[in-house]
Amino acid sequence: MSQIIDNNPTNQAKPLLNPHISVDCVIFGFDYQQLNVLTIKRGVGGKGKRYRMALPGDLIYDNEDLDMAANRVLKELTGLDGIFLEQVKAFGRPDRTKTAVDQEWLNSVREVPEARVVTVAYYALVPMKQCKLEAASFARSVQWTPINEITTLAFDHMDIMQESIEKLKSKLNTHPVGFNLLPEKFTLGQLHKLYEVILEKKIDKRNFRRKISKLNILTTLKEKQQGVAHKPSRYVRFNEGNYIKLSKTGFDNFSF
Amino acid sequence: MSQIIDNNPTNQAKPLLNPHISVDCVIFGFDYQQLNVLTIKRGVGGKGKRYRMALPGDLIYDNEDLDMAANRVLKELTGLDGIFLEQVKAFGRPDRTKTAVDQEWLNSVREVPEARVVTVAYYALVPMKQCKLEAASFARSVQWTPINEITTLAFDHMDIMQESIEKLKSKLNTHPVGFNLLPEKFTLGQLHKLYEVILEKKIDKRNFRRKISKLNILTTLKEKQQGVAHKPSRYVRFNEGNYIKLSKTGFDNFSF
DNA sequence: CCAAAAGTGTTGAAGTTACACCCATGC
DNA sequence: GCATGGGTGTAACTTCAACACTTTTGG
Repeated sequence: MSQIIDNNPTNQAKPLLNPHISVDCVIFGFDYQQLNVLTIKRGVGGKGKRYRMALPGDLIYDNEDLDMAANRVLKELTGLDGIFLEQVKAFGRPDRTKTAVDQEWLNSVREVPEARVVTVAYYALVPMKQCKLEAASFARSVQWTPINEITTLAFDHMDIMQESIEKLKSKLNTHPVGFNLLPEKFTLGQLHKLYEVILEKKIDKRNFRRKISKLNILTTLKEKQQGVAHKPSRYVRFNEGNYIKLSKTGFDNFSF
Repeated sequence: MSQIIDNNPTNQAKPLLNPHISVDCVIFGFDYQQLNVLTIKRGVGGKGKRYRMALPGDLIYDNEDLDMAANRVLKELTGLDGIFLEQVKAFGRPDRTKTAVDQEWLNSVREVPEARVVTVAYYALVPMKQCKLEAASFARSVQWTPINEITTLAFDHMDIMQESIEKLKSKLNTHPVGFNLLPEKFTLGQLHKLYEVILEKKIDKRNFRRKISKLNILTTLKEKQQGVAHKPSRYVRFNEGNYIKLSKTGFDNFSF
């Protein structure tokens, strides 16, 4: 098709960054204790060595779908493919990148640092252990941070994180997506803890197990936990076949 | 790189259109029978007089928030302010405006018709009777169309409409927002019909009335229907105070 | 008198909540 | 042997779904 003349004037081979639209990713990870988010760090202020945290994100390429851009960011940082990823919404306050510190940072990163950028936020659920964190073009230092230790972030990233957390909560109450935060084998206790941490409330153990079991999306393995100072748990595995079947008929009144 | 220059306001007084980002509005109205959407019509193909329907929308101004832009579109078309309006999500397929017909249309409307545009979709709930439909800069002819008579729309507007309908359904199942589609005074029968139409299923009359009543957000008026060929209904009015109180504590397990 | 929607309770089924004890393991 | 989390059933309560008849009006 007639590719965008305006946007791709000279060099067909190399896709151009679109300086007006970015994606930002709220990448959630669970360490069996707390909910974490992948943050990037960047020094600002020359010698001052002050640091500022932000959500990972990047401008989109001009021939690139929004979902693809978010997946690209995710892949570059974690090395993972095929991850649970959902759009949250677009954030577009005209002044969202306009504080002095934010501008300073952008000056060192962007070709057109003063451009107005609308960002499209995504959240992702990744199995934390499987991530191979890597610096990327848009992020020198990457790290997991527990969500309740995050007090300030660059731009409007606090808003984005808050809304993503809300979205995750309501998603977890209607779809059993928690598995995406766990490794292939896990225990019901771990899943239970995950729900309590994300939903920020105690959930009765027996009721939790009953409700999850009834969904029929877990396969219990023979293998047991080893080296734990208590009765070892049987591992379970997520049963994708049943999950898919179930998502077609709906998860009914599944909520805690 | 015309974009960059485009964005640099040489003229501070007059806000500039941002040619890269638009908003599109799915404006729902209820005529007591069906769910309707505001559509705009535009001729394409010179003398051929073919028409093409689309959702109303516009490029955003460069100093304008996304929500403001959507409110502006809404106001220009319907004359209404303070309307229920929620973002659906951003749509950004690179080829979303690239079919021949769509390009032809854009040629007659946009200064940079070939630019890639990411659009942010909103849906709105308006009391249909109170709308004073007016042509706007971006829409010569405006009209209500029942949603099940809409088979094709320009660009990716069918996708946008579908997703908006889904969003409305799930919203209606968790928050009693249906009132926004009705005039100040209405009957429980009308509200009942509204739920059945939007959720596309029969709902038992007595159960419906019980559930709505229990929420305590309706005030029954003394006034009755007039000139109807059946037992006249008492009118009710939406009680905003109780609604606000209730939204703070949550609507619990409110769903049909 | 007929058609059409308004208005009104009860019952059985299903789902949700609350609760306490024994078990297997590491140290 | 003690601390730790694993694993299990039941009873009271709440919510939900299904169901039919009388009333008021216009024509």
